[in-house]
Amino acid sequence: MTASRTARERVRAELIREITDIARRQLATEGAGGLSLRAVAREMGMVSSAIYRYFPSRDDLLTTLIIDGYNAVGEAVERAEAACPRDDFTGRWLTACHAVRDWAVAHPHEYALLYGSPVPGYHAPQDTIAARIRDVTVLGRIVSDAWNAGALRASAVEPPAELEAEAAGLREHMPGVPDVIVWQALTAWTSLYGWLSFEVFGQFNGTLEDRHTAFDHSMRLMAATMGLAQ
Amino acid sequence: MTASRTARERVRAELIREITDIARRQLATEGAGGLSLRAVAREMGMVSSAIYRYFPSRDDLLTTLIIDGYNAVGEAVERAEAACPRDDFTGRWLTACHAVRDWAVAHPHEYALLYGSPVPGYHAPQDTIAARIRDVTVLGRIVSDAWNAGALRASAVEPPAELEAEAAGLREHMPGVPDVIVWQALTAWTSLYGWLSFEVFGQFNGTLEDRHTAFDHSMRLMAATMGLAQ
DNA sequence: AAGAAACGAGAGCACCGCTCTTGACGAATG
DNA sequence: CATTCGTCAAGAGCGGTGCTCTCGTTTCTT
Repeated sequence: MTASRTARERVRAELIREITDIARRQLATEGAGGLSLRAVAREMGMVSSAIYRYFPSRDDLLTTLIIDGYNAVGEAVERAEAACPRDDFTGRWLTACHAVRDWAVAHPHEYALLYGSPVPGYHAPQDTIAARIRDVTVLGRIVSDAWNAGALRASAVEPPAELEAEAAGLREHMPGVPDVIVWQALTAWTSLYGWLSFEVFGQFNGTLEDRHTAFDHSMRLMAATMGLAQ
Repeated sequence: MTASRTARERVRAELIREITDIARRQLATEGAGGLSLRAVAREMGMVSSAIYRYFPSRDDLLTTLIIDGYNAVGEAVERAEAACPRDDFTGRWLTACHAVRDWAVAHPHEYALLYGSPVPGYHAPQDTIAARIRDVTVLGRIVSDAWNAGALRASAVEPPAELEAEAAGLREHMPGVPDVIVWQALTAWTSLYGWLSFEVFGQFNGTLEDRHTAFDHSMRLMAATMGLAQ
């Protein structure tokens, strides 16, 4: 219809962008708890109540930042993995893991917002879960491709029968893969984010120095757990 | 010296205990961010400033809760693991994992305080790291015992040479174990807490129902990764 | 041009952590 | 026994927060 929006709509979109930019910078320096609408307003030369014209509450601003964060990490892992030779499954897995880690280490507070303790009083709306699956989609396709190419070995540890119904939802991300592999992949997935949470949240402080190398080795071990030949 | 403290000291200790109890209950219901000194004081029928006679700041109260939390989870895993036959290493590993999970699921907010995003503005003092190692000590001893009994198999994935110096600090918890096993154990450790973080922080919501069974299977897979015969 | 919608500013509410002062109380000391 | 001294609860207050409401202005729509 109207390709050029009205002037008011343009300045409104611009202001929303500026608010989120400032909020993201505050989030990066202060953390989620230090994100204050009044501080954003102060930095914009506005009065605090004016912010509520654009974001009805602090939670809505947080939701926007969360969605942006999921998209950022998803895009990072998508781009990194796309540059790999398609038949080098271990390489694709390791590249994807390192892409997630690089992003997490570079944006610790945003990582905490996405994968850390839920912000008190905040409950994630449905919008966030749609953006959240970009990285797991990439990881799932690696598993799926590897299985279809015959590059995956099933572990000797068989999943119990009770889990048969449970695997269905997870298999959406890795079509055509048997249950055994689904659980191996899920375990690798949790291990990846377990490492990142430990590293980003400081649990390795004082005990582990060369985290890049150790992470690489750990993810190679998880590739083996997943069933990828070494 | 004086076995029976003065009356003043006794009532002071009692008040400190009451404050931490109320704070822990608030933590359990509201989360770390919802923990308020004023609310604790209100519940005690005190004025807020009086609390500062016993805890110089909100952070000091948090520190007490964190140390208590580490001790609680450490004691839970110690007790559960001690009841296992000493030569059933897979059983000891699984029991310890389930003990950590049971505690985490029962105390999600305390788990978040210990292993989730760091509380904004709070920096953990040295006191907390001493209490933190109780669970990893138990897990390390399982690995150590299993290795010394010849029950651990080294993975085909060799750690790179750069990690040689790094293994020293980690080996303190599992004496006599070669580097390959140290890294396998570290990977299993991160996988355990990665799962718990996903579960407690709600990342499994909607996709995984029978988490107990799935967790059990995942930790069996990690036992294999660690080198334990299935 | 007139009405409707959106907007910025300001005051205000209830809450927070934290500080400072004041007056009451109890215990050790002279 | 009387006094000094440390501990205590209470209150007022500071600067901060998210959020609401009102008011006068600006901008878009009809």
